[in-house]
Amino acid sequence: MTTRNSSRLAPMVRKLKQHSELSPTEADALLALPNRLATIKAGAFVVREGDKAPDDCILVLSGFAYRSKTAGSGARQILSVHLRGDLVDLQNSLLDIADHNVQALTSIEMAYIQWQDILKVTTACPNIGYALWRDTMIDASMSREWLLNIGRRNARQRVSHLLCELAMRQAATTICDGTNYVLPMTQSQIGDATGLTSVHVNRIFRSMREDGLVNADRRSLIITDWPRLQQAGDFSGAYLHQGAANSFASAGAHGVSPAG
Amino acid sequence: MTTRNSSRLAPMVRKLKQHSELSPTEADALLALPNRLATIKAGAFVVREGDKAPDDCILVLSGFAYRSKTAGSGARQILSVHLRGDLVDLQNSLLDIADHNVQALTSIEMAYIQWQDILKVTTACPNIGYALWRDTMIDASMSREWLLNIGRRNARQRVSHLLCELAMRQAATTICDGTNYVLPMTQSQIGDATGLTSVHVNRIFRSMREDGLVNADRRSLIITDWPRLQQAGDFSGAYLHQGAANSFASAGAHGVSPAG
DNA sequence: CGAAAACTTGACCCAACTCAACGAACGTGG
DNA sequence: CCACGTTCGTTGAGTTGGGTCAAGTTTTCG
Repeated sequence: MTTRNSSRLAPMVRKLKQHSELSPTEADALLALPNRLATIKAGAFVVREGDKAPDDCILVLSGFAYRSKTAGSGARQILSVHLRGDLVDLQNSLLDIADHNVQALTSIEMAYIQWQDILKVTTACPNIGYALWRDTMIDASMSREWLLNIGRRNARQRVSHLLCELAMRQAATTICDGTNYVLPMTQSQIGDATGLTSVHVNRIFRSMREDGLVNADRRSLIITDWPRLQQAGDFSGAYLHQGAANSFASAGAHGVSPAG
Repeated sequence: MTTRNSSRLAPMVRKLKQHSELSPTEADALLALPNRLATIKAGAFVVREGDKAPDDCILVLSGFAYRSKTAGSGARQILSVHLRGDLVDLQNSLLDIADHNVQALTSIEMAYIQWQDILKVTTACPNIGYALWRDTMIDASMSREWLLNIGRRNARQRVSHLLCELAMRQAATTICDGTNYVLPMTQSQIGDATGLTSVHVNRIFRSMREDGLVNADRRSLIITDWPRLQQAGDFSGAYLHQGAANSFASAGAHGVSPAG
């Protein structure tokens, strides 16, 4: 009766369980949601700002996606980066008009779930609704941290902070040791995410390399000194609300690798 | 049986109705929520970052509140400003630990509603839950716009944008013509909200005054040229998702006062 | 293998910051 | 209701972090 083990929606349930309790029945109800698979090429739009809100909601199964907005001047701001298990446009679904873009950062696989079906499940199991609502709130918490990052930290701190966040989030989703992880962003995209120019991001990377913090091999990043990177980025993972599922949300500023 | 007309929670229902349909029964269920009143002095903390999440959720009845976070350096970033009708810490309630501060900007009156009671109502009426969830999403939409504002706009645009947002939001809640409205923020707070220093905010204000955009009388602001202010702030109110309740969410960039 | 995209580095510039001093408004207690 | 300390606003002078422009090199990918 359940599609529990075979469902491709498993990454979503896994992510929700990081912050919310779900009974086996509830988990099964989620895993059984009808959905269709789609593959999207790197750079392609998934949702475009100004579109009428889509009537399905989109889950990242593999690869990386990001949200962005564009200013009148044409400058782009990257708002968040999403990976396996993230529901990438709950944000847009419940509202009338999409207020931001969603784009593929790498080539990605996504599952489309009809919004109607989600409503059905949450009406039947309010607890699932709370888990999804909580997911929206964590999303908002991350925006707030980004606001602090861009508004009140200098360039080196901003870049370090972004790297820490991506390391910690990847450590929570994939089996990886957290010190050597995938960094699918170009320097220009890192600039757009941190409110800097690509030229300046490049200089920051050089200086961080010289200081032995990271070793940015193309497309993947080796964190050579996690405690110092964390310090350099004024980073504490509390805002990710990863809860007990991941051992280092509470580990504070020292001595742990993102894998705990 | 209903407390419909007398309930002090009316501003909340009014705000939810800006973006969500609520049946009379649903509205009454909200208005009938048990709550207690509290008055908080200007500057005092309502919720402090790091606190265990409060078990009630807080509604602004009068005055202004704001959210903030502090960087390791001690620098403060204001994340949002809240007025009459805003649920100011839904964000914190569903999570384990408060990830940001909530403070009174002016002296404020607040209603405290037990989180338990909210859950009861939303379990009984899923539609109310969706309205509150949507409220959280609009909150997130506003964070995203602030991210764009701070990350990709210059000082004059940032300040103008903030003024436009506050004007439009006040026009939607209070009976005011939208061109002469209350601005309870000091220049230093405006700086904290826009990622600037108070000194620079002061210079921007002077130049905007000279250009005839605004007339910042102490504690209240007269917008002398709304269309040009909107243009100067690269502002479009779509991200506020005020919907049909307010005539100018869709009015675009020209020729309307914030009151429509 | 060739074109396009991404990275790298140097030289120069400017928007916003820092430091500092002073006047104006506010609020609080006597 | 006035005195006085404190916060807020204002302005100038000098500095700087990060931006701009430009030219190369390296990588990627079709």
